[in-house]
Amino acid sequence: MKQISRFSHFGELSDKDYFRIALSVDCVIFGFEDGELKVLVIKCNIKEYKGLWSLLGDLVRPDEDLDSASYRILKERTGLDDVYLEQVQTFGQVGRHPAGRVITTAYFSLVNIKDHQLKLSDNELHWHPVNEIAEMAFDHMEILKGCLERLREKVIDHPVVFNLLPKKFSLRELQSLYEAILNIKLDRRNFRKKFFMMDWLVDLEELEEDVPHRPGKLYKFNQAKFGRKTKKIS
Amino acid sequence: MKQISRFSHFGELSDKDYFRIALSVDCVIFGFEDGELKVLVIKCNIKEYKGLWSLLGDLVRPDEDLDSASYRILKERTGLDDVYLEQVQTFGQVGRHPAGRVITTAYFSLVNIKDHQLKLSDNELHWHPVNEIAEMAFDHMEILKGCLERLREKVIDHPVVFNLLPKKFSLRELQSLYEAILNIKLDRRNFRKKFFMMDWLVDLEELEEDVPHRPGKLYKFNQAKFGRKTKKIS
DNA sequence: ATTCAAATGTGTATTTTTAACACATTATTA
DNA sequence: TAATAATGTGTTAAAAATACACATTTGAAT
Repeated sequence: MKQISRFSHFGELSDKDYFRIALSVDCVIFGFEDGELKVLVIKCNIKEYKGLWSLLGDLVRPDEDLDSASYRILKERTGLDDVYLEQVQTFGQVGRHPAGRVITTAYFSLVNIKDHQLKLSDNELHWHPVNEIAEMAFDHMEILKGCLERLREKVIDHPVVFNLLPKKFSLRELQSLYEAILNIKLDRRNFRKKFFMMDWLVDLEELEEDVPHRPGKLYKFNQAKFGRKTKKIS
Repeated sequence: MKQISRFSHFGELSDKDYFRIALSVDCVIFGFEDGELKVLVIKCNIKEYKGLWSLLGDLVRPDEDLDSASYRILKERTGLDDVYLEQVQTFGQVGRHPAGRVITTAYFSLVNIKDHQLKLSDNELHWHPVNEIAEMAFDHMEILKGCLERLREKVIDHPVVFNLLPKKFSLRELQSLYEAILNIKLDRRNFRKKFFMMDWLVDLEELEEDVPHRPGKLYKFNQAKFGRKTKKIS
């Protein structure tokens, strides 16, 4: 690797030291199930945090973009390659990783849990209700909180929650999802009115099935009104 | 540095390769002068981008937090150590730096230009109107745009613009600042009403001096209403 | 078959927020 | 002294958000 001439403040440190920093990405993969917002976590296998949950992450390869690294992790872990992904924040506290200086860039992504039972055979991997996690390995609790906060801001005026739902869904499911994310109760009539106004939904003229009560109408996301919000892995 | 056991997907790459990534921070330092939003830039000295403006940045030291690195750059360049600083985004495209794999975390900060003529003797360093920059070195144009966008979102409901103004300012200066940031015209009466409502201002019972027209009242930011928004360098 | 329970579907009134808009006053400058 | 230019001030209209109740439909239980 060539010398980096742009930086003139090397001071007493040798060039080499500047490359003794590793970079990782961590994915906060959100899902929605049983009326709860969940996050995909894995049992931590390093001794300092044995048994605690951690996020899914990996080191960034030297020839790999940050975004590509997150897509790779998602693909490896969920089998999905058409997901919503957004960079949130980079965590670089000196002591954050016991193995050395590892700086991590956090992403959150939104997937439909039902789309991939497959890779979940790995029994160290599981969907955990976001509200029921109190402790995690590393600084992953802070990362999770940062991503959850970002998600909350995002859903208020961007049509991203549809990534968490199946293709067809009822208004009840949609409202319940918003309530789970924002952790508040919403007025059903105002909620419906608002969504019809915004024209984010397409009425499928179908009804729910197998529900233990009067079935509601099914809708899909009005994708045509927006450009594609998810990107394919390159 | 110990082996990093958390990451199991090293594949065909040796551990050493994972540390051939350098990390930098770049600061988008905003100021406000002559009714314009400006950014502190420096002439680029590497051959690929000779003569173009670039942001102020430096490599992160192995024993240095990301935030500390930005504070250090700010302190070195402006002499200020009590500034607003916010992390925005990390840019990690493989080819973004001609010297090798350098990933950079972008911060924006808000300073009062008048507070430091000092270090500006360096004539390669200068305040450039944000609206008049069309091209920059590296991917710095993209970084600038990202930070400007974040700033615009931020000022809408957070009291951060005061960091760009002197201690005492008139409502006209304040409005002109918002107009410069958001690139829109605002209604003077509604603007005043809104600020008095929000109780963000303290009337200093003083008048402007040396203005070529009827002097306006001076105000200061109602700091007591909020916690300190800036942090001291540690 | 009838009843009960539970969720769907629908509209209006109120409050709050935002936006539009004009004129008298004060200080400087010519 | 007159002209200029910016300050200072309230009201009205429109839009958005909130609060709120009842009839209907289906499945489940008796």
